[in-house]
Amino acid sequence: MSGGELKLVEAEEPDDHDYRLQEQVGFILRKAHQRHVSIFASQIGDLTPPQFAALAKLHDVGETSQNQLGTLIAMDAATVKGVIDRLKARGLVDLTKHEVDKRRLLVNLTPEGREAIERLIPLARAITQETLAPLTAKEAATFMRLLAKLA
Amino acid sequence: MSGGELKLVEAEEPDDHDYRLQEQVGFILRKAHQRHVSIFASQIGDLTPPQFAALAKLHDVGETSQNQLGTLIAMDAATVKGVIDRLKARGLVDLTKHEVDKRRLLVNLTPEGREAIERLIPLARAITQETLAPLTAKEAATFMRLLAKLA
DNA sequence: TTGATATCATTTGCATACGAATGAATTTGG
DNA sequence: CCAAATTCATTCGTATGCAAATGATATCAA
Repeated sequence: MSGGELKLVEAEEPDDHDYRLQEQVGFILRKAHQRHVSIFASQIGDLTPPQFAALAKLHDVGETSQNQLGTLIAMDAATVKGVIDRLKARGLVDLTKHEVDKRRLLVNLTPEGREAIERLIPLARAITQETLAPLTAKEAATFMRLLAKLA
Repeated sequence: MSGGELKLVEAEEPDDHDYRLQEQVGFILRKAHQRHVSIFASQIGDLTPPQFAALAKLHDVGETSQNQLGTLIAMDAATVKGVIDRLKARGLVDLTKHEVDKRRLLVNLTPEGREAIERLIPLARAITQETLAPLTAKEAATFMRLLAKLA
């Protein structure tokens, strides 16, 4: 009887005690991202991951508008503007107005920007490898597949 | 012969063309994190994930120093200070000086902070579920195991 | 004990990141 | 054709996130 009551109390108890921050996907995702950024910085000190992403995508697709570039690298308009401004200040991209659609700002790699991204791509491969280093090759493949489903 | 030469050229060619930003772990990790933060904001609009993490950890361990709390929730000293300052401004935590070690700043939940975190924990569970929703239960378990190894 | 070290917190500077508001230019629908 | 809606870019405000420098306090070691 008293056992039954105890069970009932336990069942009704809001299991706040069971909430473990360290096991929540958001918390671990944030830490994994932090670790990656740290690895990135150790290999490529003078460019941030978003800056690298912008250069890599420009290298890939060529001239695009600032907003379109933002879409391609998953940055909103306000964020991409800051990134591009800083790349421009360093002479890695240049900006021209679109002749026909005067709203658009076209972004291009400069020769220096092209040289930089081509030089850095091998390092980026190493960064990817180091980030995935705690996993076996098979685990890494599984992880990438599942991560892609989440993103 | 010309076939052999061609093969040689291909083998030596730096495969920059093969670099796909969208397939790099860092890029997808950043996108997955963005998605999670967006889900979090849709469920808990008036608190950020770092603010929630601070409250949840305080609820878990009770009084701690600001730096210690930062360690527990993976934030450096400068970042945790900003988070705690904003929680204090909203009356969710209060700060007292450590009696013995005058360097330390002790952080505590206020009654309002305790009420808030206990009210939000069920929502946080829903956020975790929604974040993992693209995966089956088995996939989610695998993903969490591998993600933990990376973080 | 005291001088060197280490720890805790703060501050500054820089770089994402995003919501919201704004203005300019384009496209669409009636 | 023209008013309404949309798109592109910018700006502002707020919130992480981290490196580096600084000041105060505590601890360690000679």
